[in-house]
Amino acid sequence: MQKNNDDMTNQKVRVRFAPSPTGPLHIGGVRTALFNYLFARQHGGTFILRIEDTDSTRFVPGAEEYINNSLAWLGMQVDEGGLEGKGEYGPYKQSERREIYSKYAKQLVETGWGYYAFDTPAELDALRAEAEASKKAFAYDMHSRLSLKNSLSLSEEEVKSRMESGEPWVIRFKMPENVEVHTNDMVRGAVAFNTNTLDDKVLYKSVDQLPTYHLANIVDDRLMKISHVIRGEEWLPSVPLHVMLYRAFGWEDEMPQFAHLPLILKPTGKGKLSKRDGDKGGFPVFPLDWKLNDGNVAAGYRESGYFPEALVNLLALLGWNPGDDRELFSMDELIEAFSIERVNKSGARFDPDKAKWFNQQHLVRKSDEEIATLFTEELKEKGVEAAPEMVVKAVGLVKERVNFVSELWDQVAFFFQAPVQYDPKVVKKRWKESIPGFMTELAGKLDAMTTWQAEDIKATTAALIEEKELGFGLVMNAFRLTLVGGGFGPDLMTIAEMIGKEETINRVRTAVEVIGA
RNA sequence: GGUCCCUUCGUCUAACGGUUAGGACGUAAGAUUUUCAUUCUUGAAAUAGGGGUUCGAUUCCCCUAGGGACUACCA
Repeated sequence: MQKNNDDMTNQKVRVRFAPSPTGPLHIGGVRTALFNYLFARQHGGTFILRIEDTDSTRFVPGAEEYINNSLAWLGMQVDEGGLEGKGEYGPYKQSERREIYSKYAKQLVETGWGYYAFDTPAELDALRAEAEASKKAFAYDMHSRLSLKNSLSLSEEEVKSRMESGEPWVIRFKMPENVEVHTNDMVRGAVAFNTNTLDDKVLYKSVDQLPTYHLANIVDDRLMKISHVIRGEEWLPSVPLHVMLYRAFGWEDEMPQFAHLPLILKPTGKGKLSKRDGDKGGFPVFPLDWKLNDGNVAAGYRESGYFPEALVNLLALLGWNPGDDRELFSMDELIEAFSIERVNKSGARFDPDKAKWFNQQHLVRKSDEEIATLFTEELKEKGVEAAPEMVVKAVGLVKERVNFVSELWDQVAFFFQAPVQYDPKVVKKRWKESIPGFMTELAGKLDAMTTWQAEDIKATTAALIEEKELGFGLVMNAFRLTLVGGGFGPDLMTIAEMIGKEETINRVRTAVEVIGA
């Protein structure tokens, strides 16, 4: 009884993330990796990275490194596979497993589940075009295969001679007729297909001696003892083929469990998020920057200022929720809270605004020291010298008002350098007639102070305001303008205290000079 | 076109068949503040439509509509 539960708890969990190195991974792929990772960690299982490079024509240099770097940046440690290829079920790169696939592909032909086909791509294209012209769809399937060039329709001698002459061939799967395929998807429940609507997929091609995705996928999942296949919904239509393949090999009883994740959709418009959506929407779709051939760079989350934990957090909540109101999670908390049963079925539209909010939340939760360390690097780039304590304190005062570390400078620049200009709007609004004279006098009063605490500065300022019978708000805003250069920032008296007496007085006098009457 | 999947505020989502349908992002208003921001309070905002089943459907079933994925010698 409860076979499934036993499978879940007793069977060793081994999951794989199996991207194709055809370019940078996008966040849909990253989320698939994340869900696999969370599932593996939660069950004390193994997280495997397998590179599916069975299409020799689509190989992109650097893509594999990119995948590795992305996972590393996000904090997903690969247990088997990856660049080092560690693990006992290797190689973990499909292009290095040629002989294995060849053997299994031929086995399928021998057992009658597959056949050799000689139709050229050009011929098939022509058939498709022809069918389209008469508003039909061409399929290489149980209805058409006997009229095409393959080992089912051709004589044994002909097949032999074609192969011996070096003519390229492929092995196709011989999809059986009228078989009901039932699967029980972990996120979708029961899903059924009939093989009558399926075609004879190419499984292996002689030209590059490589399998196509379907064969490689089944063979490797079997050989690598994969327990659960967690992948995007775009693979759902392939499930019946895959099930039949397991059946053909006699592995169906130990077939992995499937879980098809909902797609991540474009923020606006229709369809699933694609690699080009980032440029239009002004948000990254890649974890890391990726250099394009034309010299441009596709923006990455890292370079755009996102924390890896923020990306992980927001991706986890796209298609999954903990069942309560919690939204902020660390990776460890996600591992604890995650469950595949709570993964949604419907696609989730990506929301760039909420992405920023996640980053802001994680930023606020970091210590002032940690943010200061990150910010100090930026200060160095700007050539700004600043006392470490000053940076920590300044950052602590403003961190709640930014989404990214990169936005910090605009909020704290005045702590480190005098205003280079005064916001005209604020000047117009706050720099009234009575101000220049008052400020000059205030500078004198401040100069005469023997202490320099915020409260003392405030007392001195307030006393003069009272004496001159001016408005507190009026003066404070003008005072702020002299120190900050604009109408923003944290408590003014704290700013004055932090930049010091001499600097404060200088800024007041400079402002009077520059802005004048 | 065919196959399959999906459908709760604009968006992400919650809700043993019984709730004034909740939260978050965004948005609007107000309060506070020496400014901006923060913060706080409040508001607007959803069960696609139609049939069933049921004492009672957001929830279960069917149909319709809409959306999506797939339909390569790509993954």
